[in-house]
Amino acid sequence: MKTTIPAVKGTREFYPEQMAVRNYLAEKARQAAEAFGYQEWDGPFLEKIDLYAAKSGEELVKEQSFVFQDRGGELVTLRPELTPSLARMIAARQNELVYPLRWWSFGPFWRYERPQKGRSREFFQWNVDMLGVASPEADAELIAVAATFLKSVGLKPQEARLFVNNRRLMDARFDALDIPPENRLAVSNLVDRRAKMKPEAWEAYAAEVGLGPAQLDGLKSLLADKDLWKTWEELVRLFEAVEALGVRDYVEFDPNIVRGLLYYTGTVFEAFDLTGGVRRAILGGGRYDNLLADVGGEPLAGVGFAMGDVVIGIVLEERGLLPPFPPTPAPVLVTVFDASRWLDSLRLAAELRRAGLNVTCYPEPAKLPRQFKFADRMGMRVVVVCGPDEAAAGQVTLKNLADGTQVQVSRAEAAESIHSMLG
RNA sequence: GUGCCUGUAGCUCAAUGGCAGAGCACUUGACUGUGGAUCAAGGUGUUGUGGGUUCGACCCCCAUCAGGCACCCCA
Repeated sequence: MKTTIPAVKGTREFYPEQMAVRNYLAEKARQAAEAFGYQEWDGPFLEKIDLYAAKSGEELVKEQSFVFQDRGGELVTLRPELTPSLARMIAARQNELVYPLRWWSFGPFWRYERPQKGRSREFFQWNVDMLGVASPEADAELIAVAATFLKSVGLKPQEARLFVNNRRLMDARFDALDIPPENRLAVSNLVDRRAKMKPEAWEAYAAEVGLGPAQLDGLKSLLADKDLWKTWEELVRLFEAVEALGVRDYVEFDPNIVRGLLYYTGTVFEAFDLTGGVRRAILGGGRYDNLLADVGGEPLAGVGFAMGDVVIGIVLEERGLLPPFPPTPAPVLVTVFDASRWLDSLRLAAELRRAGLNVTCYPEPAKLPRQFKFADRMGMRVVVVCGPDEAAAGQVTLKNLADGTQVQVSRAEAAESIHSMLG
Protein backbone atom coordinates (compact mmCIF):
# COMPACT_ATOMS: atom_id res chain seq x y z
CA MET A 1 0.00 0.00 0.00
CA LYS A 2 2.78 2.40 0.86
CA THR A 3 4.34 2.04 -2.55
CA THR A 4 1.34 3.34 -4.50
CA ILE A 5 2.13 6.32 -6.67
CA PRO A 6 -0.54 8.99 -6.33
CA ALA A 7 -2.16 10.64 -9.33
CA VAL A 8 -0.48 13.80 -10.57
CA LYS A 9 -1.62 16.89 -8.66
CA GLY A 10 -4.54 18.66 -10.26
CA THR A 11 -5.59 15.73 -12.43
CA ARG A 12 -8.90 13.96 -12.07
CA GLU A 13 -9.48 10.25 -12.29
CA PHE A 14 -12.59 9.30 -14.22
CA TYR A 15 -14.15 6.26 -12.60
CA PRO A 16 -17.11 5.02 -14.66
CA GLU A 17 -19.58 7.28 -12.85
CA GLN A 18 -17.44 10.38 -13.51
CA MET A 19 -16.83 9.27 -17.07
CA ALA A 20 -20.60 9.17 -17.57
CA VAL A 21 -20.82 12.80 -16.45
CA ARG A 22 -18.01 13.82 -18.78
CA ASN A 23 -19.66 12.08 -21.72
CA TYR A 24 -22.98 13.65 -20.82
CA LEU A 25 -21.50 17.17 -20.90
CA ALA A 26 -19.69 16.46 -24.15
CA GLU A 27 -22.87 15.14 -25.70
CA LYS A 28 -24.94 18.16 -24.64
CA ALA A 29 -22.23 20.45 -25.99
CA ARG A 30 -22.25 18.58 -29.29
CA GLN A 31 -26.01 18.80 -29.58
CA ALA A 32 -26.07 22.55 -28.88
CA ALA A 33 -23.31 23.27 -31.41
CA GLU A 34 -24.69 21.00 -34.10
CA ALA A 35 -28.21 22.45 -33.70
CA PHE A 36 -26.69 25.65 -35.13
CA GLY A 37 -24.68 23.90 -37.84
CA TYR A 38 -21.22 24.07 -36.28
CA GLN A 39 -18.62 21.55 -37.52
CA GLU A 40 -16.47 19.56 -35.12
CA TRP A 41 -12.69 19.98 -35.36
CA ASP A 42 -9.60 19.66 -33.18
CA GLY A 43 -6.00 20.80 -33.00
CA PRO A 44 -2.89 19.05 -31.64
CA PHE A 45 -2.60 18.51 -27.88
CA LEU A 46 1.10 19.36 -28.08
CA GLU A 47 2.22 22.69 -29.52
CA LYS A 48 5.44 24.68 -29.71
CA ILE A 49 5.65 27.22 -26.93
CA ASP A 50 6.20 29.96 -29.52
CA LEU A 51 2.62 29.60 -30.72
CA TYR A 52 1.36 31.10 -27.47
CA ALA A 53 4.06 33.72 -27.02
CA ALA A 54 2.40 36.06 -29.49
CA LYS A 55 -1.14 36.52 -28.30
CA SER A 56 -1.88 34.75 -25.06
CA GLY A 57 -1.23 36.55 -21.83
CA GLU A 58 2.32 36.52 -20.45
CA GLU A 59 1.28 34.61 -17.37
CA LEU A 60 -0.48 31.88 -19.33
CA VAL A 61 2.73 31.09 -21.19
CA LYS A 62 5.40 31.69 -18.56
CA GLU A 63 3.68 30.50 -15.41
CA GLN A 64 0.78 28.29 -16.35
CA SER A 65 1.95 26.07 -19.18
CA PHE A 66 3.24 22.52 -18.93
CA VAL A 67 6.43 23.12 -20.90
CA PHE A 68 9.15 20.57 -21.55
CA GLN A 69 11.95 19.81 -23.92
CA ASP A 70 11.36 17.00 -26.39
CA ARG A 71 14.14 14.63 -27.39
CA GLY A 72 15.11 16.89 -30.23
CA GLY A 73 15.65 19.79 -27.84
CA GLU A 74 12.50 21.64 -28.87
CA LEU A 75 10.37 23.39 -26.26
CA VAL A 76 6.84 22.04 -26.48
CA THR A 77 3.82 22.52 -24.27
CA LEU A 78 0.57 20.77 -23.52
CA ARG A 79 -1.96 23.19 -24.97
CA PRO A 80 -3.31 25.68 -22.39
CA GLU A 81 -5.98 27.00 -24.76
CA LEU A 82 -7.27 26.41 -28.27
CA THR A 83 -7.59 29.79 -29.95
CA PRO A 84 -3.97 30.06 -31.20
CA SER A 85 -4.24 26.63 -32.82
CA LEU A 86 -7.52 27.74 -34.40
CA ALA A 87 -5.96 30.91 -35.74
CA ARG A 88 -3.01 29.03 -37.23
CA MET A 89 -5.09 26.33 -38.85
CA ILE A 90 -7.42 28.89 -40.39
CA ALA A 91 -4.59 31.10 -41.56
CA ALA A 92 -2.96 28.08 -43.25
CA ARG A 93 -6.01 27.47 -45.42
CA GLN A 94 -7.60 30.86 -45.28
CA ASN A 95 -8.54 30.98 -48.96
CA GLU A 96 -9.88 27.43 -49.21
CA LEU A 97 -12.27 27.50 -46.28
CA VAL A 98 -15.97 28.27 -46.61
CA TYR A 99 -17.17 31.33 -44.74
CA PRO A 100 -18.85 32.06 -42.50
CA LEU A 101 -17.01 29.29 -40.77
CA ARG A 102 -18.61 27.68 -37.72
CA TRP A 103 -16.40 25.28 -35.73
CA TRP A 104 -16.66 23.60 -32.34
CA SER A 105 -14.33 21.36 -30.33
CA PHE A 106 -14.30 19.48 -27.03
CA GLY A 107 -11.00 18.25 -25.66
CA PRO A 108 -8.37 18.29 -22.93
CA PHE A 109 -6.28 21.26 -21.87
CA TRP A 110 -3.59 21.76 -19.24
CA ARG A 111 -2.65 24.70 -17.08
CA TYR A 112 -0.11 24.61 -14.27
CA GLU A 113 -2.17 26.34 -11.59
CA ARG A 114 -2.77 25.76 -7.89
CA PRO A 115 -5.83 23.51 -7.93
CA GLN A 116 -8.91 24.69 -6.04
CA LYS A 117 -12.65 24.52 -6.30
CA GLY A 118 -13.57 24.76 -9.96
CA ARG A 119 -9.95 24.72 -11.12
CA SER A 120 -7.80 21.73 -11.99
CA ARG A 121 -4.56 21.38 -13.93
CA GLU A 122 -6.08 19.05 -16.48
CA PHE A 123 -9.54 19.87 -17.74
CA PHE A 124 -11.83 19.58 -20.72
CA GLN A 125 -13.00 22.61 -22.59
CA TRP A 126 -15.74 23.20 -25.12
CA ASN A 127 -14.83 25.81 -27.73
CA VAL A 128 -17.27 27.33 -30.20
CA ASP A 129 -16.22 29.90 -32.79
CA MET A 130 -17.59 31.68 -35.84
CA LEU A 131 -15.24 33.43 -38.27
CA GLY A 132 -15.89 35.66 -41.22
CA VAL A 133 -18.80 37.70 -39.85
CA ALA A 134 -18.50 40.90 -37.87
CA SER A 135 -22.13 41.58 -37.03
CA PRO A 136 -23.80 41.83 -33.61
CA GLU A 137 -26.21 39.21 -34.92
CA ALA A 138 -23.27 36.78 -35.13
CA ASP A 139 -22.39 37.61 -31.51
CA ALA A 140 -26.00 36.89 -30.62
CA GLU A 141 -25.81 33.48 -32.27
CA LEU A 142 -22.81 32.46 -30.15
CA ILE A 143 -24.67 33.61 -27.07
CA ALA A 144 -27.66 31.58 -28.23
CA VAL A 145 -25.51 28.45 -28.61
CA ALA A 146 -24.31 28.92 -25.04
CA ALA A 147 -27.84 29.57 -23.76
CA THR A 148 -29.13 26.53 -25.62
CA PHE A 149 -26.56 24.43 -23.82
CA LEU A 150 -27.43 25.87 -20.39
CA LYS A 151 -31.09 25.22 -21.05
CA SER A 152 -30.44 21.68 -22.28
CA VAL A 153 -28.67 20.67 -19.06
CA GLY A 154 -31.64 21.89 -17.04
CA LEU A 155 -30.43 25.31 -15.87
CA LYS A 156 -33.22 27.87 -15.80
CA PRO A 157 -32.78 31.60 -16.48
CA GLN A 158 -33.08 32.27 -12.75
CA GLU A 159 -30.27 29.77 -12.09
CA ALA A 160 -27.72 30.67 -14.75
CA ARG A 161 -27.37 33.70 -16.95
CA LEU A 162 -25.15 35.19 -19.63
CA PHE A 163 -23.90 38.68 -18.86
CA VAL A 164 -22.98 40.77 -21.88
CA ASN A 165 -20.97 43.93 -22.41
CA ASN A 166 -19.10 45.65 -25.23
CA ARG A 167 -15.51 46.86 -25.08
CA ARG A 168 -16.01 49.58 -27.66
CA LEU A 169 -18.89 50.96 -25.61
CA MET A 170 -16.75 50.95 -22.49
CA ASP A 171 -13.83 52.59 -24.31
CA ALA A 172 -16.14 55.35 -25.53
CA ARG A 173 -17.37 55.90 -22.00
CA PHE A 174 -13.83 55.87 -20.63
CA ASP A 175 -12.98 58.55 -23.18
CA ALA A 176 -15.95 60.60 -21.99
CA LEU A 177 -14.49 60.37 -18.48
CA ASP A 178 -11.11 61.61 -19.79
CA ILE A 179 -9.44 58.31 -19.02
CA PRO A 180 -6.49 58.19 -21.42
CA PRO A 181 -6.13 55.16 -23.73
CA GLU A 182 -2.95 53.99 -21.97
CA ASN A 183 -4.96 53.68 -18.74
CA ARG A 184 -7.80 51.64 -20.20
CA LEU A 185 -6.20 48.29 -19.45
CA ALA A 186 -5.63 49.23 -15.83
CA VAL A 187 -9.19 50.53 -15.53
CA SER A 188 -10.54 47.38 -17.14
CA ASN A 189 -8.68 45.32 -14.57
CA LEU A 190 -10.11 47.59 -11.92
CA VAL A 191 -13.64 46.91 -13.18
CA ASP A 192 -12.95 43.19 -13.45
CA ARG A 193 -11.72 43.09 -9.85
CA ARG A 194 -14.62 44.99 -8.33
CA ALA A 195 -16.85 42.06 -7.37
CA LYS A 196 -14.03 40.42 -5.42
CA MET A 197 -12.93 43.45 -3.42
CA LYS A 198 -14.35 45.40 -0.51
CA PRO A 199 -15.65 48.84 -1.57
CA GLU A 200 -12.99 50.76 0.38
CA ALA A 201 -10.17 48.62 -0.96
CA TRP A 202 -11.55 48.97 -4.46
CA GLU A 203 -11.69 52.75 -4.23
CA ALA A 204 -8.13 52.84 -2.93
CA TYR A 205 -7.14 50.69 -5.91
CA ALA A 206 -8.96 53.15 -8.18
CA ALA A 207 -6.89 56.02 -6.80
CA GLU A 208 -3.77 53.95 -7.38
CA VAL A 209 -4.75 53.45 -10.99
CA GLY A 210 -4.93 57.22 -11.29
CA LEU A 211 -8.62 57.99 -11.15
CA GLY A 212 -9.62 61.29 -9.62
CA PRO A 213 -12.73 61.60 -7.41
CA ALA A 214 -14.87 62.86 -10.29
CA GLN A 215 -13.70 60.05 -12.57
CA LEU A 216 -14.38 57.48 -9.86
CA ASP A 217 -17.92 58.79 -9.39
CA GLY A 218 -18.42 58.72 -13.14
CA LEU A 219 -17.14 55.15 -13.33
CA LYS A 220 -19.38 54.03 -10.48
CA SER A 221 -22.52 55.47 -12.05
CA LEU A 222 -21.43 53.93 -15.37
CA LEU A 223 -21.16 50.50 -13.79
CA ALA A 224 -24.54 50.90 -12.11
CA ASP A 225 -26.34 51.86 -15.32
CA LYS A 226 -28.24 48.76 -16.45
CA ASP A 227 -29.69 50.67 -19.42
CA LEU A 228 -26.36 51.78 -20.81
CA TRP A 229 -26.66 49.27 -23.65
CA LYS A 230 -29.59 51.19 -25.09
CA THR A 231 -27.15 53.93 -26.10
CA TRP A 232 -24.99 51.60 -28.17
CA GLU A 233 -26.27 50.36 -31.51
CA GLU A 234 -24.26 47.13 -31.52
CA LEU A 235 -25.84 46.08 -28.25
CA VAL A 236 -29.32 47.14 -29.27
CA ARG A 237 -29.04 44.94 -32.36
CA LEU A 238 -27.51 42.13 -30.31
CA PHE A 239 -30.41 42.09 -27.89
CA GLU A 240 -32.95 42.23 -30.72
CA ALA A 241 -31.26 39.20 -32.30
CA VAL A 242 -31.07 37.38 -28.97
CA GLU A 243 -34.79 38.00 -28.57
CA ALA A 244 -35.49 36.65 -32.06
CA LEU A 245 -33.36 33.59 -31.28
CA GLY A 246 -35.62 32.86 -28.31
CA VAL A 247 -33.08 33.07 -25.49
CA ARG A 248 -33.57 36.65 -24.28
CA ASP A 249 -34.40 35.51 -20.74
CA TYR A 250 -30.93 33.97 -20.38
CA VAL A 251 -29.13 37.19 -21.36
CA GLU A 252 -28.55 40.35 -19.42
CA PHE A 253 -26.48 43.48 -19.96
CA ASP A 254 -23.78 44.04 -17.33
CA PRO A 255 -21.21 46.83 -17.68
CA ASN A 256 -19.02 45.08 -15.09
CA ILE A 257 -18.07 42.32 -17.53
CA VAL A 258 -14.78 43.21 -19.20
CA ARG A 259 -12.78 39.94 -19.28
CA GLY A 260 -9.06 39.64 -18.91
CA LEU A 261 -7.92 38.48 -22.33
CA LEU A 262 -6.36 41.18 -24.43
CA TYR A 263 -7.58 40.11 -27.83
CA TYR A 264 -11.28 40.85 -27.38
CA THR A 265 -12.35 43.84 -29.45
CA GLY A 266 -16.13 44.23 -29.08
CA THR A 267 -18.81 42.11 -27.48
CA VAL A 268 -17.72 40.19 -24.37
CA PHE A 269 -19.82 37.82 -22.28
CA GLU A 270 -19.63 35.44 -19.34
CA ALA A 271 -22.13 32.98 -17.85
CA PHE A 272 -22.51 32.66 -14.09
CA ASP A 273 -24.36 30.45 -11.69
CA LEU A 274 -26.83 32.74 -9.89
CA THR A 275 -27.59 30.40 -7.02
CA GLY A 276 -24.36 30.65 -5.02
CA GLY A 277 -22.09 27.62 -5.03
CA VAL A 278 -19.33 28.54 -7.42
CA ARG A 279 -18.36 32.15 -7.98
CA ARG A 280 -16.45 31.39 -11.14
CA ALA A 281 -17.58 31.90 -14.71
CA ILE A 282 -19.18 28.83 -16.25
CA LEU A 283 -18.13 30.01 -19.69
CA GLY A 284 -16.76 33.13 -21.29
CA GLY A 285 -16.14 34.59 -24.71
CA GLY A 286 -16.31 37.53 -27.03
CA ARG A 287 -15.43 39.08 -30.34
CA TYR A 288 -11.81 39.06 -31.53
CA ASP A 289 -11.59 40.81 -34.89
CA ASN A 290 -7.81 41.26 -34.97
CA LEU A 291 -6.61 37.80 -34.04
CA LEU A 292 -6.06 36.36 -37.51
CA ALA A 293 -4.13 39.41 -38.68
CA ASP A 294 -2.05 39.22 -35.50
CA VAL A 295 -0.86 35.69 -36.31
CA GLY A 296 0.03 36.60 -39.88
CA GLY A 297 -3.21 35.86 -41.70
CA GLU A 298 -5.46 38.16 -43.66
CA PRO A 299 -7.79 40.17 -41.40
CA LEU A 300 -10.80 38.04 -40.44
CA ALA A 301 -13.53 38.80 -37.95
CA GLY A 302 -14.20 36.23 -35.24
CA VAL A 303 -16.37 35.57 -32.22
CA GLY A 304 -16.37 32.61 -29.87
CA PHE A 305 -16.52 31.27 -26.35
CA ALA A 306 -15.06 28.52 -24.18
CA MET A 307 -16.57 26.47 -21.38
CA GLY A 308 -14.55 24.32 -18.98
CA ASP A 309 -16.04 21.07 -17.73
CA VAL A 310 -15.13 21.61 -14.08
CA VAL A 311 -17.33 24.54 -13.06
CA ILE A 312 -20.40 23.42 -14.99
CA GLY A 313 -19.94 19.95 -13.48
CA ILE A 314 -19.96 21.38 -9.96
CA VAL A 315 -22.98 23.58 -10.68
CA LEU A 316 -25.03 20.71 -12.10
CA GLU A 317 -23.96 18.43 -9.25
CA GLU A 318 -24.88 21.00 -6.59
CA ARG A 319 -28.24 21.71 -8.18
CA GLY A 320 -29.03 18.01 -8.55
CA LEU A 321 -29.43 18.37 -12.30
CA LEU A 322 -27.28 15.46 -13.39
CA PRO A 323 -29.48 12.63 -14.66
CA PRO A 324 -29.01 9.15 -13.20
CA PHE A 325 -26.48 7.16 -15.18
CA PRO A 326 -26.91 3.37 -15.01
CA PRO A 327 -23.63 1.79 -13.92
CA THR A 328 -23.61 -0.69 -16.76
CA PRO A 329 -24.57 -0.29 -20.40
CA ALA A 330 -25.97 -3.82 -20.33
CA PRO A 331 -29.47 -3.99 -18.80
CA VAL A 332 -29.56 -7.79 -18.93
CA LEU A 333 -27.73 -10.38 -16.82
CA VAL A 334 -27.65 -14.04 -17.83
CA THR A 335 -26.90 -16.14 -14.77
CA VAL A 336 -24.73 -19.25 -14.66
CA PHE A 337 -26.63 -21.81 -12.60
CA ASP A 338 -23.81 -24.30 -12.16
CA ALA A 339 -20.78 -25.64 -13.96
CA SER A 340 -22.84 -28.05 -16.07
CA ARG A 341 -24.99 -25.19 -17.41
CA TRP A 342 -22.08 -22.75 -17.92
CA LEU A 343 -21.62 -23.13 -21.67
CA ASP A 344 -25.34 -23.00 -22.27
CA SER A 345 -25.49 -19.65 -20.48
CA LEU A 346 -22.79 -18.39 -22.81
CA ARG A 347 -24.87 -19.60 -25.76
CA LEU A 348 -28.00 -17.94 -24.41
CA ALA A 349 -26.19 -14.63 -23.88
CA ALA A 350 -24.85 -14.79 -27.43
CA GLU A 351 -28.36 -15.42 -28.77
CA LEU A 352 -29.67 -12.38 -26.94
CA ARG A 353 -26.82 -10.21 -28.22
CA ARG A 354 -27.61 -11.27 -31.78
CA ALA A 355 -31.13 -10.04 -31.11
CA GLY A 356 -29.74 -6.58 -30.40
CA LEU A 357 -29.51 -6.64 -26.59
CA ASN A 358 -26.55 -5.58 -24.46
CA VAL A 359 -26.03 -8.61 -22.24
CA THR A 360 -23.63 -9.47 -19.45
CA CYS A 361 -23.15 -13.15 -18.63
CA TYR A 362 -22.02 -13.86 -15.07
CA PRO A 363 -18.40 -14.94 -15.49
CA GLU A 364 -18.57 -18.16 -13.45
CA PRO A 365 -21.00 -20.42 -11.65
CA ALA A 366 -22.07 -18.88 -8.34
CA LYS A 367 -24.92 -18.90 -5.91
CA LEU A 368 -27.95 -17.16 -7.37
CA PRO A 369 -28.22 -14.61 -4.53
CA ARG A 370 -24.73 -13.42 -5.39
CA GLN A 371 -25.59 -13.11 -9.05
CA PHE A 372 -28.84 -11.26 -8.35
CA LYS A 373 -27.05 -8.89 -6.03
CA PHE A 374 -24.49 -8.24 -8.73
CA ALA A 375 -27.26 -7.40 -11.20
CA ASP A 376 -28.92 -5.10 -8.70
CA ARG A 377 -25.74 -3.21 -7.89
CA MET A 378 -24.87 -2.80 -11.52
CA GLY A 379 -28.25 -1.24 -12.18
CA MET A 380 -29.41 -4.04 -14.45
CA ARG A 381 -33.10 -4.38 -15.15
CA VAL A 382 -33.63 -8.00 -16.20
CA VAL A 383 -32.07 -11.20 -14.88
CA VAL A 384 -32.28 -14.34 -16.98
CA VAL A 385 -32.16 -17.71 -15.24
CA CYS A 386 -31.82 -20.94 -17.17
CA GLY A 387 -31.36 -23.74 -14.66
CA PRO A 388 -32.06 -27.45 -15.03
CA ASP A 389 -35.85 -27.01 -14.79
CA GLU A 390 -36.03 -24.39 -17.53
CA ALA A 391 -33.55 -26.22 -19.74
CA ALA A 392 -35.61 -29.42 -19.57
CA ALA A 393 -38.69 -27.48 -20.67
CA GLY A 394 -36.92 -25.42 -23.33
CA GLN A 395 -37.70 -22.26 -21.40
CA VAL A 396 -35.99 -19.42 -19.55
CA THR A 397 -37.05 -17.40 -16.51
CA LEU A 398 -37.00 -13.62 -16.84
CA LYS A 399 -37.09 -11.52 -13.70
CA ASN A 400 -37.86 -7.82 -13.83
CA LEU A 401 -35.72 -6.28 -11.08
CA ALA A 402 -37.69 -3.06 -10.93
CA ASP A 403 -40.96 -4.62 -9.74
CA GLY A 404 -39.82 -8.12 -8.77
CA THR A 405 -42.16 -9.89 -11.18
CA GLN A 406 -40.96 -12.84 -13.18
CA VAL A 407 -42.21 -14.90 -16.09
CA GLN A 408 -41.21 -18.09 -17.85
CA VAL A 409 -41.12 -18.00 -21.63
CA SER A 410 -39.82 -20.27 -24.34
CA ARG A 411 -36.21 -19.70 -25.17
CA ALA A 412 -37.09 -18.68 -28.73
CA GLU A 413 -39.15 -15.72 -27.59
CA ALA A 414 -36.84 -14.67 -24.73
CA ALA A 415 -35.26 -11.77 -26.63
CA GLU A 416 -38.60 -10.32 -27.65
CA SER A 417 -39.96 -10.56 -24.11
CA ILE A 418 -36.89 -8.82 -22.74
CA HIS A 419 -37.21 -6.06 -25.33
CA SER A 420 -40.77 -5.40 -24.24
CA MET A 421 -39.80 -5.50 -20.55
CA LEU A 422 -37.18 -2.84 -21.23
CA GLY A 423 -39.76 -0.68 -22.96
C1' G B 1 4.13 33.01 -6.52
C1' U B 2 1.23 34.77 -1.49
C1' G B 3 -2.00 33.49 2.72
C1' C B 4 -5.13 30.22 5.76
C1' C B 5 -6.77 25.23 7.05
C1' U B 6 -6.38 19.80 7.23
C1' G B 7 -3.62 14.86 7.39
C1' U B 8 -6.31 8.78 12.39
C1' A B 9 -9.39 1.83 9.29
C1' G B 10 -11.16 1.14 2.16
C1' C B 11 -14.57 5.95 2.89
C1' U B 12 -16.59 9.92 6.39
C1' C B 13 -14.98 11.30 11.03
C1' A B 14 -14.32 10.74 16.89
C1' A B 15 -10.73 10.15 20.92
C1' U B 16 -8.95 16.42 28.53
C1' G B 17 -1.26 14.77 27.25
C1' G B 18 -3.07 8.52 30.04
C1' C B 19 -5.84 1.06 26.93
C1' A B 20 -6.97 4.20 19.19
C1' G B 21 -12.95 4.21 18.55
C1' A B 22 -17.85 4.82 15.77
C1' G B 23 -20.84 4.97 11.38
C1' C B 24 -20.74 3.51 6.40
C1' A B 25 -18.57 -0.07 3.27
C1' C B 26 -16.81 -5.15 2.99
C1' U B 27 -17.15 -10.76 4.09
C1' U B 28 -20.17 -14.68 6.10
C1' G B 29 -24.76 -16.44 8.02
C1' A B 30 -30.27 -16.22 9.19
C1' C B 31 -32.23 -17.42 3.34
C1' U B 32 -28.18 -24.40 -0.15
C1' G B 33 -33.37 -21.76 -7.36
C1' U B 34 -33.82 -15.25 -6.65
C1' G B 35 -31.49 -8.55 -5.51
C1' G B 36 -32.81 -4.00 -2.37
C1' A B 37 -34.92 -4.15 3.85
C1' U B 38 -33.70 -6.21 8.82
C1' C B 39 -30.77 -8.93 12.40
C1' A B 40 -26.20 -11.45 13.99
C1' A B 41 -21.11 -12.44 13.65
C1' G B 42 -16.24 -11.26 11.56
C1' G B 43 -10.98 -7.65 11.05
C1' U B 44 -8.64 -3.80 9.43
C1' G B 45 -4.35 0.82 11.73
C1' U B 46 3.70 1.87 11.49
C1' U B 47 -2.45 8.02 13.79
C1' G B 48 1.39 11.22 6.34
C1' U B 49 6.99 11.18 7.28
C1' G B 50 11.38 12.60 10.37
C1' G B 51 12.95 14.76 14.71
C1' G B 52 12.03 17.29 19.60
C1' U B 53 9.47 18.23 24.61
C1' U B 54 7.42 14.70 28.32
C1' C B 55 7.22 9.39 33.11
C1' G B 56 3.83 9.08 28.95
C1' A B 57 2.24 12.29 22.39
C1' C B 58 -3.19 11.20 17.58
C1' C B 59 -3.00 15.60 20.87
C1' C B 60 2.29 20.27 22.33
C1' C B 61 6.91 22.25 19.31
C1' C B 62 10.11 22.17 14.72
C1' A B 63 10.97 20.41 9.91
C1' U B 64 9.20 17.96 5.70
C1' C B 65 5.69 15.78 2.32
C1' A B 66 0.67 15.53 0.67
C1' G B 67 -4.20 17.50 0.16
C1' G B 68 -8.02 21.36 0.50
C1' C B 69 -9.68 26.59 0.29
C1' A B 70 -8.88 31.75 -0.98
C1' C B 71 -5.80 35.33 -3.71
C1' C B 72 -3.24 35.83 -8.57
C1' C B 73 -4.88 34.28 -13.40
C1' C B 74 -8.56 32.17 -15.96
C1' A B 75 -12.69 27.79 -18.52
